[in-house]
Amino acid sequence: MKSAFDKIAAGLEDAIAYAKGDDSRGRVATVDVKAVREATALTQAAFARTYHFPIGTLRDWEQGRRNPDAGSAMLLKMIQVDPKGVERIIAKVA
Amino acid sequence: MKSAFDKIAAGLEDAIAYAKGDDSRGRVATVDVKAVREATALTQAAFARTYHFPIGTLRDWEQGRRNPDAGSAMLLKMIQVDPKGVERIIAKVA
DNA sequence: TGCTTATATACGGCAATGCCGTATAAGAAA
DNA sequence: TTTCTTATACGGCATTGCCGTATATAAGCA
Repeated sequence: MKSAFDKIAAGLEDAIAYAKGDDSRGRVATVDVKAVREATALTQAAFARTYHFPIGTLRDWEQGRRNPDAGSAMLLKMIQVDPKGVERIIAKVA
Repeated sequence: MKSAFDKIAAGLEDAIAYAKGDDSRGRVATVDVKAVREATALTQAAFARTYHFPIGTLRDWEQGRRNPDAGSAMLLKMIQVDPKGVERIIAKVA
């Protein structure tokens, strides 16, 4: 398991990676998907199941290979600020 | 303005159009975006602003030219079952 | 009846993503 | 060291995201 220090270090590295991201053109700010998920303390598989994201797509996002589109980005941000609230609404959907 | 009858007829046509949709292969069931929006009684522009969808993308979805990906589809379904609840969470995000 | 405004439909088009599958790494526990 | 579990890395093709703009459709008004 990682030490608290290692986790913080990893978090900083993620942040720096994002800061270095392109963004030089028309695209809007993206979302730190990994950070959102880790805040929920769920594994990728569990997070994917909980919020109905395809796991392969979630992987791409976390690894920075792809960026979520506006709709998915919005949902991710919603999970970030109110994970339980989102879960409650999803329960009504499913 | 459309009569109530015309609206229902249009709705049925939409539903039939969706029923005829491909779906013959691996893709999952899609969302009737137009129906979701009309249930909120918002114009495309207003709906896009409210839920932060790019208007061009919303158009594509309603016209059946494109299908929302899993994340956007989930958010749309959430709006369908609890538009105000979604708005409340988005308020915390923005 | 004709003009104007608001709203929605239709597409062209390219960069970029969605999503699947699988091979490889890394940490934890046995 | 072997085994599980979780996550990283990519190949790859069909499909979408998102922008822009031209056209159609009511409505409302002069």
